[in-house]
Amino acid sequence: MPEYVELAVNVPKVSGVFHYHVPPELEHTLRPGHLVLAPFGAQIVQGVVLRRIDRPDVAETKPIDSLLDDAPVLTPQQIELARQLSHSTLAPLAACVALMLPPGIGQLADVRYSPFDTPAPELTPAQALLLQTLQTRGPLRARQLDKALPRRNWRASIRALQGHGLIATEPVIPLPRQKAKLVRTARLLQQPPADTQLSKTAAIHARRAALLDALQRESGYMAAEWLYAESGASLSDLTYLEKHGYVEFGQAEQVRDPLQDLQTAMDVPHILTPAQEAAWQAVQASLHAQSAKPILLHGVTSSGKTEIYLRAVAEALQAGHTALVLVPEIALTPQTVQRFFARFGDSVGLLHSELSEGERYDTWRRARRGDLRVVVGPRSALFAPLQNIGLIVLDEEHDDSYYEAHQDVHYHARGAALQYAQICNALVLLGSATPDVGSYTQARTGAWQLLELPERVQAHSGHGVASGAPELPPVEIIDMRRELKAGNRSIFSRALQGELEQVLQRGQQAILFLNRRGSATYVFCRDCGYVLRCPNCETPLTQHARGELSQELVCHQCGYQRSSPKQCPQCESTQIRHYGMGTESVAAELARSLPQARSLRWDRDSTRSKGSHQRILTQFAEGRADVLVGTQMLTKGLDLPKVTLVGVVLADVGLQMPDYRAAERVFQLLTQVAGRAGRSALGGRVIFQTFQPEHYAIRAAATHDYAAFYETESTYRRQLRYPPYAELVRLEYRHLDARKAEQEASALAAELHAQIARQGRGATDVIGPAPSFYARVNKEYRWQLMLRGPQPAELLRGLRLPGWRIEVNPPAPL
DNA sequence: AGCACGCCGACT
DNA sequence: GTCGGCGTGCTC
Repeated sequence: MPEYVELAVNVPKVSGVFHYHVPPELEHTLRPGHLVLAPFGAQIVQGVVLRRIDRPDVAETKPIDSLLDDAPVLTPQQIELARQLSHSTLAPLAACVALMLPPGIGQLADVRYSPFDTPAPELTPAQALLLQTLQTRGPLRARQLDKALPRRNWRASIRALQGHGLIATEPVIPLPRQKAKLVRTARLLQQPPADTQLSKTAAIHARRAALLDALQRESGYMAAEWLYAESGASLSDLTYLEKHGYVEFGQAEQVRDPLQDLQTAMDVPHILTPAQEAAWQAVQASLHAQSAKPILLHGVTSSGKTEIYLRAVAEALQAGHTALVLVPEIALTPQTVQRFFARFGDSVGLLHSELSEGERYDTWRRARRGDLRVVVGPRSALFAPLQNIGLIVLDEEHDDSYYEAHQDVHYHARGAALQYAQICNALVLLGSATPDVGSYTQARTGAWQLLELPERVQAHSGHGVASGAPELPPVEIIDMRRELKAGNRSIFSRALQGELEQVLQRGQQAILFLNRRGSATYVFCRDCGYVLRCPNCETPLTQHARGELSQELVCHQCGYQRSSPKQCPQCESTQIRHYGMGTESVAAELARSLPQARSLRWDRDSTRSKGSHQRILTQFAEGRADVLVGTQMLTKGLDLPKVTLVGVVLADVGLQMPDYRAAERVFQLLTQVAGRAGRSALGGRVIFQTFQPEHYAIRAAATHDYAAFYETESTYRRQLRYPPYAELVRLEYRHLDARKAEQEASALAAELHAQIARQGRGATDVIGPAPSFYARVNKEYRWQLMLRGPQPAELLRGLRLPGWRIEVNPPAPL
């Protein structure tokens, strides 16, 4: 009775799972998670064993060819996560499995065949040729045999030779390609007798004595680099001490670490404020509980959330677990990452976008071997092969970069982390100053545990003027309609201009923030702030270039289109126009109105090259510029003590986005960017310039009042049946032919309407079809549909929709 | 991804 | 009349 397994083949476009039988030689070895080679059509491909099955779906099965690595590439928990992700995102299981494989494994894993030195019995010509090839050239890998014996079915011959016991088979996964770098170390053997002169020169004697002091403080081998830094000595001093028998040299493997360039001060546990202490107690209790609800740590900017994460990780490690720490984007949060590295040193693995494939693979291997106990990284770090995970931290849990929408699996790392934690029986710790409305609702209803840190901690006593916790900075809202009426046509209000001047006078620093998301499509009246909306669904209309669609203004929810009005429907002003501005124009305007200010731009354009984030930040932190002009990136966890002014050039940009989370996103952005001001005892203030000073998102951000925002927002959401009070599925079709795309969308809409009627899902509605927000990209026209209701994804389960991209609960349904 | 099968244009 | 275009579909 043969055994069978279910296999996910590792070929990007193949999304199904396939059944194979297990050859006798692998019967006792093959386990779920194993990486294997298997015949697939005319080729041999890689696959991952998902599980054993009793009966295959098909009458004829092929055998698994060979094992590629003795150690499984996926843990059982990862396989289960892949299953759940596949279910919740409607993505193919094989695509979810592929997410968890290290990049490049397809190029790396192979099998090596070695000939035995035994006399061969009668062989077919093909078998003889193969054996001879191996005997003359020595052991060869499958990839080498493919080259040596092209267009020959040598694999069949291998099987026969194996049967005769003429060759040995062994899986090879090459070791990390770059060799580990060895560094010099030294340890103290014995202190020289008191009063020993270590040199005739006093200065040199002092250096050598300092070296011995440093060695005395640390037992065991210390990196020479560290000793030099500590004592001011050099290799010649160390060599002198070694010659005299006081120290002994050693070598240690230096792990290539992307963080090694960052300066790291050893991070010691801080003293907690009472609020932090209370939160920490609760986290600690949950960590030790049999099973615990996810925790939402809602703490204002600079309230010391990272310290709670650090302690939680330390506690998890102490209990023998490992921990995953997810952060939005490493390049933008170097300070947070640095603290993890400082606290946990070598047991931290870091994943980020600037790593090469080899470095990524190294980290993956180290995690799998158990050498890493903490992995820090962006959303994909969730798939690092850690064993025995006890804690998953999501910093800035509201951040949209946790959503992956580009490849074939559209997943949200928050949702995936919650699923994974359940599988691993781990605790999830989500933190934010501006929690996602859905997350906060979970916490409010008691499904999650809510912990609050309502006050800032003193983070910069070193710069201190006075002590005491800094307050959240006061925010002034400037009505730009009035500026215009008063004859000020500059993009800077008089108030902002005045504050900038004062900051310069005091030798402090300012940040100017410009929201770019949707700014080009923002159509509004400069006199009264009126925004054009769709008559059917209240969604703000979006401006498109002439000729792209039949009319200029489009509703991206329902497809309504109209031309651009000449006059404002509200006040009849002719000052109705769209808004578009980049950081260059802000910097230019700044140069004109404040020529003495040295400004630095921080946006996608100025950060193209590797390491440029760090470079710009360092320049600014060192005070080589007075004003940092930038976009979204400024809202991340930056901690710049000398910044005492934050100016938001136009706070209402983004509110008009045709997306139910527009207000939430603007509130988050404004709150976060305001939080960059006044982080030291120098204090600080914030200015929001806006044409909509009465908007609840802007008002709530100006008063740092999350609760007020949440109340208003959740009421709207409930009324309009948007998440978290319903779920959404977005479906998009792309085609070079505009008519084809629209027709396809209409056809599916009709079919879904019919399906809803048939299944009696009255609570589910179909919104659209409408052109996608990005109506034409790469010459392709995009049309979309939205399903809204309780579990609308169930309507699509099992449906084959070739050519459609499907997103379940996308955070930005554009 | 490969590789088959499959139905419409210019050639030995 | 065939050779071949790459559109659609399948690989356990």
